[in-house]
Amino acid sequence: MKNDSRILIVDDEISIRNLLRMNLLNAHYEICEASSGQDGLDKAASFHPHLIILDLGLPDLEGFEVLKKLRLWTTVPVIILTVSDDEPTKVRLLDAGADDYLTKPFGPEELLARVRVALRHKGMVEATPIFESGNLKVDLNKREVFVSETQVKLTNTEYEVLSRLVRDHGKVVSQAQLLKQVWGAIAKDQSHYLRIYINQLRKKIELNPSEPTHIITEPGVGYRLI
Amino acid sequence: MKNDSRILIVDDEISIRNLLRMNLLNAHYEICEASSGQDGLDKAASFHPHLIILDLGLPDLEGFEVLKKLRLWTTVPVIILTVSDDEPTKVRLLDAGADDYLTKPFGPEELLARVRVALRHKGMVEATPIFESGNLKVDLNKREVFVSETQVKLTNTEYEVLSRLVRDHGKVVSQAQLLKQVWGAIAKDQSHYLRIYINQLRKKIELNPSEPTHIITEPGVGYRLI
DNA sequence: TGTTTCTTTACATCTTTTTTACACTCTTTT
DNA sequence: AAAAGAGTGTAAAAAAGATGTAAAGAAACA
Repeated sequence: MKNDSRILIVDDEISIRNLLRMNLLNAHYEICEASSGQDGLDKAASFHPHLIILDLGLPDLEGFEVLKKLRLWTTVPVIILTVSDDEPTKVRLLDAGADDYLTKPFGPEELLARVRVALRHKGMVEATPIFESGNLKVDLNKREVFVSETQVKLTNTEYEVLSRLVRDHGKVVSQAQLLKQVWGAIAKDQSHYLRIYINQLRKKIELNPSEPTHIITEPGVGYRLI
Repeated sequence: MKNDSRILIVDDEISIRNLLRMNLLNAHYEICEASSGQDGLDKAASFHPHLIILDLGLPDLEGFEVLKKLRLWTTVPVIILTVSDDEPTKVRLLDAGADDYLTKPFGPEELLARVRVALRHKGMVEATPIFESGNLKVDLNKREVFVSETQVKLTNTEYEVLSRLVRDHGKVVSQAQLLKQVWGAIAKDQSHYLRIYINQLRKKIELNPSEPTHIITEPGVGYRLI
């Protein structure tokens, strides 16, 4: 049995990380770990987790700040871990976009159950990991792209851009979102990267790159995959 | 302020129902109550709630059974209330489709926060903020505008103006408000911008731009979307 | 070393926004 | 009732800005 959900653990205490890792690996999740807030933010961008488990007691950034920064560009489910059972804190975090809140000590079975609930929610919006429209097919699991049954080879960056569009197909994805997700927080105002890669993608997946039917630009906003 | 989410409370204890009702009504939710499991199932079908708060200690049916029967036909979020903090029970219920689990006694603020989280999840899958009136349809999530089923392409500024009107549809939005929201605080007295963009919008979304039926001018005040 | 990919640079092209100009419709004033 | 003025509608230009494209240099990889 394989479970292809990726989970990011953000916690500075090694003992807790060990406990979480053991339980989650045992349940066949793919794990990535970060030991500080900044590290968590970076890994969230590079690892593309389906769920984040975030401990509040971090050394550099407040867990609350990490959550706020995450919510600027992603809606990935976040489960908060904490020792404090303080109600105002809970409310603040839940309203800031957290999906669940667990007070230590917690039973591992309950954690796993709440992980399943969070992933179930995500499943509702994500549905199928295969996107198909016209002659274009993108398999996010296998990392494969086809145009009219013929496989197309994409570079890493090209694929990152495309997969970001696929994940929100139909909707406009803003330039800021794309840049942040693919090149990281540094490249906020370097939209020319984007133009170049959108251009290369179009050359590879559009029948007529100058009259795109899949990757539509929304001037002043971003791009949209249809 | 109005909050149009409907919440069904299923609980046999009147005191708890009173407490929940008070807090939820105060937060402007629409409430429906059931005092037994069977009653709850019936009301869930007739009332079409956006969220169900289900107490486990029911006289006729086990709360667990109610949840299982609900899940046969609906995915409406369910928050479980209980006195028992028993982990296996939690896991069983969460895996049976419950979305959250609160142990009594709980703070009212936390309950409300978890209600908001559950409704937020629901918002992800459906209930997208779509404005529809006559032949005009505006999807604020996808940033799409349709006139008689045909998609209309709007520039960024045009869309900003329209979405501002949509958000307060029915009401008059003053020129000052529109200018401030779209062009920023600088452009307070440059109402000609507005006239030009209202004009362009009408050309795009009105059947007869000179006799607008959607974007109505309120002379001396501002504009109104109907 | 050769190949691939990523980044940088440069410029052409297109769209959108702003500016400018004028016509229209009311209401108020004479 | 005609004239004036304020607010509004419309059409076109000029200006600004965003996007598309090609190609060369730098970095990574084998």
